[in-house]
Amino acid sequence: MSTVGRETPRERYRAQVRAEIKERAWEQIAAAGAPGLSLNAIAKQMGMSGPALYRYFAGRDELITELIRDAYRSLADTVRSEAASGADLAGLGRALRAWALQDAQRYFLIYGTPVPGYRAPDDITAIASEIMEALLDAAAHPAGDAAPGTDDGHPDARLETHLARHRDWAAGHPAQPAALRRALHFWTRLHGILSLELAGHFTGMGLDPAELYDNELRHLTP
Amino acid sequence: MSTVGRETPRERYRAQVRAEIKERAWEQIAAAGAPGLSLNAIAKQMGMSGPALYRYFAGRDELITELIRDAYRSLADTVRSEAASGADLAGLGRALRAWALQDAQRYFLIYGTPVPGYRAPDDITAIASEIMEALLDAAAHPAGDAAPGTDDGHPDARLETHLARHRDWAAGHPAQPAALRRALHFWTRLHGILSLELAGHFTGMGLDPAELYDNELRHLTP
DNA sequence: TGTACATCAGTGAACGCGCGTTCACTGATGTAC
DNA sequence: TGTACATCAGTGAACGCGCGTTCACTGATGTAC
Repeated sequence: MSTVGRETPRERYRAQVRAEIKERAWEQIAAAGAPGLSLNAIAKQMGMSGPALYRYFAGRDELITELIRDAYRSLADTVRSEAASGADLAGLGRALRAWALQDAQRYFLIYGTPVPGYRAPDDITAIASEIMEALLDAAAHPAGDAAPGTDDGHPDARLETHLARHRDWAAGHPAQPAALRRALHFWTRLHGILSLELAGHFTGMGLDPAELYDNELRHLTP
Repeated sequence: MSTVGRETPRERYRAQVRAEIKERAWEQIAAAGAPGLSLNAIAKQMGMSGPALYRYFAGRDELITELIRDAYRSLADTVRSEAASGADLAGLGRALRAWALQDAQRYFLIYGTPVPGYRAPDDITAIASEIMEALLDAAAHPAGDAAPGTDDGHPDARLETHLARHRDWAAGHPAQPAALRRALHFWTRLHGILSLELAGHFTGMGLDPAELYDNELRHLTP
């Protein structure tokens, strides 16, 4: 029976060191990308010997997985707290951008180039679903949508029909097809701009990514 | 004075070996991502010793840069030949998707997680401009656009004003603001979907990325 | 309060590995007379 | 057509490096009586 909340000094110390290891890891990732992360380098930076880190993490892979988990957790918390305070998609979008700009490599740890063999553990997939859910909440918020298939002329009609039939990913969320569409567009369109911006593809183009971003937000909240 | 086109057997052989090195490099990248690329491993795979590769490339960095250049070149050629044959944005979009699906890691070499220190040489930036130019050609193709700022109520008005004022990136291209907008939306929106799809973020969601993609294409060609 | 024991953080040496890269050399291919 | 020389692809040994990870050990911190 674990006495929750009652932390022994040793436990506190452990948690502290673990946290510092992760901090240094993030610094390294920011400096050289995820592939450049090295346990020995972290240890040296903290003034301890390499093997000491194995008291805190089973190995390099576990550390990286933990960082990915934290990144997802951080994004999910950001997006959920925004949705919980009644923000619409535009509000969520602004929160997302602020979060992404805080640390580009953290963003890319989630949405960047995938490592061919890697498969995220289930609990991380679950966090990804939390994010989707928060998006759906916000997308459904204005409510009063046109019923699916009614306005047959508009360009999204076909997509909404598709979404109405393939809504497994919405995990039972009672959103209207139009809300499903908005949530998806939020995700794909904002990611499109953000990832290009964070990777530096707009530099030297002389235009303002924020303007592009706001424009997409306007499209999502009519 | 170089006799262009007249290739000596030695030159032919050199070009052939260089090409095979790159092929093996692409295989390795497909298998383990760009960070896993190793000169020694390539050499071993080709049945030669490691140092032999230095006859063909100055080092690992030069090889990677060359691969990036080839990736850009390939994409630019794809997109230009499509534009040259009079395709509209939708046609370009389909060509882009086919190209991306051919080799996900090649796509990510251009649009994936950036390596913090890396700065692409100027000639690669120039190829990126070629791509943008082809996009603008196709975006301007239907012509007969509304004059900028006329239809003040539509959600893109503000963006088009911004683009009309910041069109350095269009490099003197005579496209209307609405065409600039379409070219940009093409780029950011399709990249959004493609990169998520190639990274596997749609797997398990039970929806068809192609449907999402087509929907965006429909938005771009009214 | 004091002693005996268990827990656990951290060390230092060591292992094996693969990496990029250099260097002096061999042997085959091409060139000039 | 034949010989002398230059070019150049590829080898094998070697260098130094940093990596992840293991292991037996030390010394400090906490626990039980």
